Amino acid sequence: MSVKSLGEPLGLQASGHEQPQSSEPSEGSQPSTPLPLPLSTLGPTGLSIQEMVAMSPELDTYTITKKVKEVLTDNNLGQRLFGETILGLTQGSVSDLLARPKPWHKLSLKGREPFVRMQLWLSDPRNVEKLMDMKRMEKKAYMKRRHSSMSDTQPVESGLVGTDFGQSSSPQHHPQQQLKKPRVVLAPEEKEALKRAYQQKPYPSPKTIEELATQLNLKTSTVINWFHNYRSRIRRELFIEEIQAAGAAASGEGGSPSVRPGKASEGDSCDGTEMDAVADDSKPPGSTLEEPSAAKAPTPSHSPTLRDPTTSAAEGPGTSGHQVPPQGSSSGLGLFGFPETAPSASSSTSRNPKDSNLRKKKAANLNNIIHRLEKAASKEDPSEWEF
DNA sequence: TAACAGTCAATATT
DNA sequence: AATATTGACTGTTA
Repeated sequence: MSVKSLGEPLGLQASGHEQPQSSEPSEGSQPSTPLPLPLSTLGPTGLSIQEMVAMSPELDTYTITKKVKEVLTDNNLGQRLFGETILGLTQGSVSDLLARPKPWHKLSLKGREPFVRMQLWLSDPRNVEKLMDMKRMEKKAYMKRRHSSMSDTQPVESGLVGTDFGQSSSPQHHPQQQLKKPRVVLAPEEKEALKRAYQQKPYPSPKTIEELATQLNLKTSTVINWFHNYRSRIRRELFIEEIQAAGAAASGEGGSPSVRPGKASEGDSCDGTEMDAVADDSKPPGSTLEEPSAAKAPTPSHSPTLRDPTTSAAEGPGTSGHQVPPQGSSSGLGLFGFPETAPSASSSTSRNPKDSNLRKKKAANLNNIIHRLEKAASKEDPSEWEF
């Protein structure tokens, strides 16, 4: 009952915004590559991607990314090329997307776009060929450039070469103002401190933020950003855990261990992992939570019977519940007919089942949940309680 | 207005 | 070289 069947008139906005992002700084390279393009891909049905996204049935983002990774490695295609060419995203973004895709129902329309593109790409094996061709062409162009600039003119900048020792990381002190942002890098201890603060209060008040910034000697905005990013990334970790759990549960234990999504947690992926303290019963000398002043922070004493929100609806992705192609209009390719393949146990080195830190993350998130509950509590309509 | 969702892009790792 | 991580930025959303 969630999705309305398609066939609707779709009120589309013919906004041709593509690339709202970066205000195109200074481009200038690649004379022969009209790449930035997201266009070109008008589905077989002649629909724009946005339209397709709008009518797309639920897709299994986990399965799609898994398949994409498989295809890429099998054909020696890098994610950079794939991302830039097929998805119109940068390498880092693609890496992130492939490693920890959010479940379909948690994605916004915009967020679903890359997945629809992936699905589309996978739907036609010829696409792989095309990408391989591109790879070759790129290499060729690269070689060519090297040659011409090596034996011939040596135009490009490089005032000081050879004379430099080591590597000349030529930051250049050009006349231009140093608008080069230094790129803040938080020290491990700073991260620790922030994580600790997060555990106390996932949503620090401006005042608290101010304090933290001062104490750590960071810009206020850095602290704010850190919290936003941390919350958001932790949330994502939880999503993938849900997926994994669902998959594991669905596949039952007897059969195939199969899916072992990459290496889930381990040391720590993005965050929630530093807080080790777990465990073993022996209580460590210090307290588990060491926090100077627990003074204020009345702490939301009232914590209604919290339940693990992990019990989310959604269906089991694992169990074959695939969506069916919406319309029979099979013009061209089976649009959304899943190319899904059997759980071919691809390599995947099933790492040790060290998911103990799953607990930790969840625990770390309790505060977050409490916060949301409190927020929800102020709402009359329970149906608004979204998690 | 704060929080979020998506990304970018500079660094870090592998 | 290819990938992974992550602070910051832009556009939405409630």
